[in-house]
This record gives sequence, C-alpha cells and structure tokens, in this order.
Amino acid sequence: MFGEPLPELFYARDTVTVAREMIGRVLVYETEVGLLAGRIVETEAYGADDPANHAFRGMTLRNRVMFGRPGLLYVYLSYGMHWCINAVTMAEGVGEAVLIRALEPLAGITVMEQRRGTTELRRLCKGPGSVGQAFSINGAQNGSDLTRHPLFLTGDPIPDTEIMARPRIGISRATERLWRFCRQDSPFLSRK
DNA sequence: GGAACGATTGAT
DNA sequence: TCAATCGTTCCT
Repeated sequence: MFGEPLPELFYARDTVTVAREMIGRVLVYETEVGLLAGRIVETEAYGADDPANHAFRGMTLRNRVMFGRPGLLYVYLSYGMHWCINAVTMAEGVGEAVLIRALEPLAGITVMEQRRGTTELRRLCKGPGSVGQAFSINGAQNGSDLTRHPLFLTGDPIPDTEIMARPRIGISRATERLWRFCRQDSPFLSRK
C-alpha cells in the first residue's frame, strides 16, 4: 500500500543529509489494530561533534542503539513521559541519529485520535512525543529494524526546494546549527 | 546515595 | 509562564 522499506544504505550516510532526505517519506507501522502511517514533515539531525547529541560523551546504556547498524530505531523517554523515535544513521560504531518530530497523518487516523485524545488532525502527530503516542511506541521497540516490516520508512523524496532548515528545538547547546528540517508550509509541523 | 537536568507537552 | 514526571548522568 505504501511500498517497501528503504534499505540500510539510505541510513548509512551523513546524518544531516539523511535528516533532510527523510522529509516527505512515510513512516509505516503494521499493527494488530490496523495500519498506521504518516508522512514525515519535520526532523532533526544529531550528528558528529554535537554537544546536543545523546551520544556526545560516548556510549551509555541508554544510547547504545545509536551505535548500532544504520536503520535501527532508537527510542528514548523524554522528560519521564514522552517516547521519542529516531532513525540511526552512519556506519555501525558511530553514535548519530535523526529524530522524527512531526508527521502528516495518512492511515490509522481513528486509532491515533483515540490514543491522542483529540480529533484535530493537525495535532495527532505534532511533536516527537505526540508521534510516539499516536504510534504507541515505547522502549519495547528500541533497537527494532526500520529496514524490515512491520515498522519502517518508505516512499520517495520531495523536491529539495520544499525543504527548509531551521535551528533545533528544545536544546541548550549547539543551538546555532540549522539541523532541523521542515516541509515548507506544512500545517503539521510542531512549530512554525 | 544524591542532585540536577532534560532532543516535551498541554494547560493557564 | 509553568507544572507534570522520572530516567539518565554525573558528582560525592
């Protein structure tokens, strides 16, 4: 319905490039309660020599998946409440990833509405914590393989001219880097 | 063992 | 502007 998973080689590249090229792709999750899908409209890169990166000071119990194969899913708990999802990038042994911050809902909208407690379409996957809640992702999916069913990215790129770069949100260090990527004029962004 | 700090969200 | 909420990290 939405195509086959993007291959490991898609993720095994420079993290900022992958973050930019993830805009417009579709996150798919085949679950027991139905097919969930959303088009990615906002990402953030957490890359090399980056003090905002969870892996900046090396491998720990929490961030170890970031050092795994490209294409793995890194899931972490934010503020003790919100599960946030990332695609692991670069070669194995390198701790970098792309945070998925917002989606345009495409399928499974009724399920998302129930989980999110709202029927407002533009709020279903608005922000990384909301994406995790809408897709019902938690620590159990940490380390799963985005190049395989049932949870994967698929689809084609959008024109580069429709993508804008902005400062990342919610960090206190390396705030000058334009490593947040947004689909221009999308109503589903976490912020304008 | 203890304390400070979040890659956030939603209500006021 | 601020509370909720708790795991992770770092210091003692």
